[in-house]
Amino acid sequence: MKKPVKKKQAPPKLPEVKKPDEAYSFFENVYAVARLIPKGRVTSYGAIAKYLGTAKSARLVGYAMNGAHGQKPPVPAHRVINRNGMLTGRHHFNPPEAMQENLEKEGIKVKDHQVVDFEKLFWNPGKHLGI
DNA sequence: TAACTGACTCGGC
DNA sequence: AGCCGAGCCAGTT
Repeated sequence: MKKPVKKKQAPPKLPEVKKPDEAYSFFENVYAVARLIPKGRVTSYGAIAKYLGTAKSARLVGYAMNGAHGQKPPVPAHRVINRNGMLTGRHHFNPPEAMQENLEKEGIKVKDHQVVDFEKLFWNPGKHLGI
């Protein structure tokens, strides 16, 4: 049994200080890449992590999305899902169904919390950005 | 202060 | 074929 009451803490505040691109916060990079995802496309945590050069930091991408809510400009966290095409993070949305509805609104079909034709809709940041 | 957690992914057994 | 452990960064307790 987990924590019955999860207190909603304030989202992590990103440093306003502009650092060199290479020294940018991991979160900032995640948000930046997420915002580049074209409408009607989706990508995975691992893809973003890999693009940032830290393929093993997929968890952090997901964690970063945790603080993506309320970010400006908005971060399309609903377009970021796991490598199986499953909406694992839907429970963090408000309401949880918002994630699926947002995807469907963009023309992405979701069935059983899973993106249909995920491989076809998959957007590879590295490839798209010509890395 | 140190330790734990988390919207993941991969490799090994 | 399924289960288990390790690694990543930042924020919280």
